[in-house]
Amino acid sequence: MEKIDNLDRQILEIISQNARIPFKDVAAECGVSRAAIHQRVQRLIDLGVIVGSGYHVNPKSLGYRTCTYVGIKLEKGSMYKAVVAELQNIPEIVECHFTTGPYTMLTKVYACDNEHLMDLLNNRMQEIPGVVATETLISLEQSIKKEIPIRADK
Amino acid sequence: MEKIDNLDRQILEIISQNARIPFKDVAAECGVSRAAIHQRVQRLIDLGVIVGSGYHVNPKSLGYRTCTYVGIKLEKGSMYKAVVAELQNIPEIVECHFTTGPYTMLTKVYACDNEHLMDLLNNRMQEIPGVVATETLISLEQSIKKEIPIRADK
DNA sequence: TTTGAAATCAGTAGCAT
DNA sequence: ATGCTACTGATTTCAAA
Repeated sequence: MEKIDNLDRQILEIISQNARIPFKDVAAECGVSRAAIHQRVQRLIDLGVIVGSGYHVNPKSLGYRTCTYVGIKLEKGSMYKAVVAELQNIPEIVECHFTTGPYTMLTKVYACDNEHLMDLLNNRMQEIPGVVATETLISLEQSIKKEIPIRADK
Repeated sequence: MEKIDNLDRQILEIISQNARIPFKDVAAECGVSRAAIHQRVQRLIDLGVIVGSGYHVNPKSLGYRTCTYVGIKLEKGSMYKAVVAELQNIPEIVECHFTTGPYTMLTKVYACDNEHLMDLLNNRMQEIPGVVATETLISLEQSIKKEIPIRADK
């Protein structure tokens, strides 16, 4: 997109895996000065390539023992925006996509247990006007969880 | 799980959204000293509540214009581990879950364009022994992308 | 893009609650 | 057991080249 070179990619590769690494270490690994890293990172933020940072929290530690994907079918696709507005109010929904395929939309939902999940499905999601059906895909085991790959060439 | 109190939650709430915020600011917001934050964060790391950190990169900036979920049906559920091992080698696959519902497993895949996606599906994923069918749910728009909610009580 | 100085911040230890 | 103060060294920021 906007002239991202190999140094940028190398920096992204490192800091996307560890947000707290001192920039001088990044600099050493990349073979440039510390200031170069600062300037590049700032530029990547300004360009919108970097959209934030955060510590990763283990869901189980917070009592979220159930991770599920919920496919939602809508009466009409055009109701999508209104439904999303409602879904925004449910904190347990961490992702929502408008999708091709068997569902109108696909959401990712964390719940504490089956009872909590049941409550979210029956009393929250299925109550939203326009939602005609939901299908629940419970994740019994998450086997892969990576960051997006930083491509070597562009 | 292991005695996470409200101060812990307040800290997690802040640093899960911003890994680079100075701990002195976290301390100010929580109304405790910096050292307390250090101790708490270190403890949360030791307990496995915090599992890492990272900068968030905008997929589009790296040329990934297509985000998809791919449901995979296996000949036998018991082949799951072997299939996961193969999927590990495909960098574009960033998530993989063993699921209840219509598929044996659900994966999240980033691709540059439809041609790239086609290649991943036909030449990589469907070639894996045990995979009998795939169904592709292309995300036309991602409307919600949050961190996991930090529960107020627990 | 680099360097170096000034300002800010992190991490530690010992004390107090 | 947890938080606080104070200290030391590391890191970030910002100048000029």
